[in-house]
Formats: sequence, structure tokens, C-alpha cells
Amino acid sequence: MSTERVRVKAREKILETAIRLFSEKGFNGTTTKEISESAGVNEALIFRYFSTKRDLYSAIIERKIKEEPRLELPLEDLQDSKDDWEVFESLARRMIEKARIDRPFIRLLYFSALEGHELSTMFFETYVKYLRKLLSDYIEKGTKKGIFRRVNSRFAGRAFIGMVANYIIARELFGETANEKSTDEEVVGCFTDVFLYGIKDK
Amino acid sequence: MSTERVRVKAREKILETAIRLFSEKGFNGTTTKEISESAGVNEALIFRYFSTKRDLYSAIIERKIKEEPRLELPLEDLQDSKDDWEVFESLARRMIEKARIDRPFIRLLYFSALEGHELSTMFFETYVKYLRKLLSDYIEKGTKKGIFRRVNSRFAGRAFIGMVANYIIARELFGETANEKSTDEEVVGCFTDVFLYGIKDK
DNA sequence: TACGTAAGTAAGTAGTTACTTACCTTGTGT
DNA sequence: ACACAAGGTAAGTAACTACTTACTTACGTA
Repeated sequence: MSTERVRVKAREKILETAIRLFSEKGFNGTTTKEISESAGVNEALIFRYFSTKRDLYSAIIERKIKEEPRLELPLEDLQDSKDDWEVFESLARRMIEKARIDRPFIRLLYFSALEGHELSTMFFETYVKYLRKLLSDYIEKGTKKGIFRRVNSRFAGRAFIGMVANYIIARELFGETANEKSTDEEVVGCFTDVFLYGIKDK
Repeated sequence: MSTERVRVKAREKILETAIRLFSEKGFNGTTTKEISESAGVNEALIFRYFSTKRDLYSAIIERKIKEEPRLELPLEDLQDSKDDWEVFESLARRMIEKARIDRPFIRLLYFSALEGHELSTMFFETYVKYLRKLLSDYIEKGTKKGIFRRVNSRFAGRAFIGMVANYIIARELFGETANEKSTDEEVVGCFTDVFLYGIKDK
């Protein structure tokens, strides 16, 4: 039990540190020596748990994808037009919040996309496509009810995701700093406004 | 004259090759040996023209920023509401086209953002902020004329840029493939539609 | 033709990289 | 108390890294 605890602890320490470093400096920018020093373990220990550096990287991304909680939309109950604002605002808010809490994940994701790691595709397939589907279904339902105009629901959904995602990227990747404290709420409000007025039937 | 031509040629070859490789594999993922071999020049030559590898990288990004043509909006003449569609559609089209032609630039930009190269900020300041300003001014004018609703013009502008930028990123960075040939036009149409209906006054 | 300067290169160097080996330590079940 | 497996480590290694040195070649100018 105690051994187990320590073993897990050391392995865990390596993983946590590697996540931090890979997300800060990418795969090629991070050395195994650096990871071991920063984690306070012997470098050889890394290769006991993970046979290669790339294995460690894969383990990290797999874990990140697994622990990634799905963003759920309160789809079913809120289909009267009044609450559409609530739906899209809360979605945007949650995306932004998530990005702020787990900035390393975003950086990891972009690094893996650029560095051509197969698992960026995995994330894209499981996470992004799921979110898109969620949105396009929601929009399509609204269209059928006559609340929304007749738009291409997939493209419209991606439009909204794009607004929010780009806002996130500007800050978390390009280091743009928010001007005021309340800005997030304002932005979310504006995006939702523009989007919903854009697809609402008059 | 002839010396000059050759000198420039070799230097140019190095720069071109380095752009390609850095954009494919990032700064840390590219070796100077690789660059020299791929460019067909001796490795020592790289260090004659650029004192360090990082210097070469800086030279590349500086050049890329300089040669970057500004996207201009046909602002002045087309302020009657009928041509707003034309304005935003052509802006989106040009962004998409530019991204497709110069994919290496986009990858370079994201690599430099992730790898913390100061010059990603430079691009952001000169290029992104310019585009944002252009859009927010355009929207503000529309609002004053009573054509557009009263929205926060900066946020609204970023909303449109975000839609398009995210569409581009999905394809150029995450390797998403377009389904049909005509899709680009459809997407541009949908984005513009949603956006303009979203900010138009009724 | 002789000279100076820039282009070009082969063969380095010192430091770093991912990864290994061979050995010690600790905890646990019997 | 003993054996044995897993945890842990110091000291490597071969290959690679960015960068240098010392040298030769090509060429425009006087």
C-alpha cells in the first residue's frame, strides 16, 4: 500500500511536471533532464515508467483527453426562445472559464497540432466535433420550430464556437490581456447578441 | 554584380528553406544541419549570414511581417447597406485565400506564439490590431448611420474575425479537410449572413 | 597581373540529448 | 528473519546539437 502510494506519487509527479513543461515549451523544447530536475526525481526513473520521451508525451495527451469533461448544453428543457440567450451565454462562459483554468491544456493542444502528434486529431475528433454536433442539433431544432431562420446549422454553430474560441486564443496563446474585470461578461453578451439576432426569425 | 547575385541567392536559399522547415517543425524541432542540407549549402554558411540560429529565426519572422500585405476593406465607397454583404464576404474570402496560399506563415505565427518569440507579439500588434480597428471603425460608422444596431463595435468586429479565423485554423492547423469544393463560398455566405443579420437594425 | 574581399567548405569542438547499465535501498509477504 | 520484487540512483554512452576554425576558391577592380 505504502509502496504503491509512493510509486504512484513518483509517476504522478513526473506526469504533472511533464504536462507543465511540455505545455510551456513543447515536445522538442523540453528535455528529459529538465523534467526530472523539475519533478525532483532521478532522470532514469522517467524511462522506467515510460520507455521513451514520446511515450511520456502520449501518456500525457491520452490522460488529458480522458479527464477532459464534456461541455454539456442544457438542451432539452430550454427550447423556448427566451432562454436561448441563457444557453449560448453559459456555453461561452464555460468555454472561457475552462480555458482560463486549464491554459496548459490549450497550449498542449496547439503544440500537438503543430508538431503533428496524432493525438491532436484524437482530441479534435472526440471533443470539437462533439461540441459542433451539439450546437448544430440545437440550431436545427430551433429552425424546425420556426424560432431560428433557415441557416446552415453546422456553419452557424461553428460561427459561434469560432467567436469564442478566437477570443480565448488571443488571450491564452497570444498573451493579450483583458482591459477590465467585467470584460468577459460584456464580450459573452455581445457575441451571443450578435449571433442570436443573426439566426433568429423575425 | 554577379557576386552580389550569388550572395543574395545563397542567403535567400537559406531563408526560404528555413521558413519552410521552421514552419513545419518549429524552432526547436529544426536543426541547422537539416536546414543546410535541405538548402544545399554548407552549414557554416548559415552562421556567416546569421550569427545564431535564433537570429535566423528572427530574420525570418521580421521578413514575413514586412512582406505581409494588409487586407484592405473597400471602406469609403460602399457604405450603403446593400454592399455590406460584399464587404464582409470579400474580407472573409481574402482571409481564407491568404491562409491557404501562405499556410507556412500561419504555422510560423502559431509556433512563435507558443514558443514565446517576441515577434509573435509584433505580428499581433501590427496586423491583428489593424484589422480589428478597420472592422470596428466600419461597424461604428454603420451604427451612426442607423444601419447597424447599437453594439460594441470592437467586440462585434472580433466576432466576425473569430468566425473566419477559427474556420481557417481548423483546416490549416488541425488538418480538417473540406468536404466539397464549393464549401468555402457557402461558409463565407453563412458567416456573413449570421453576422450582418446580427448587427443590422430592423 | 596582382590584390582584396566575399563565397564556400572540411573538419573540427564543447556541450547537450535521449536513453542505458549496473548497482543499491526499501518495503512486504511468508 | 529472509527473499524478492519494486523503487530509486550515479555514472555512464553514442549520437547529435549549435557553432567555430582555418583554409581554399571565385571574382571585381586598379
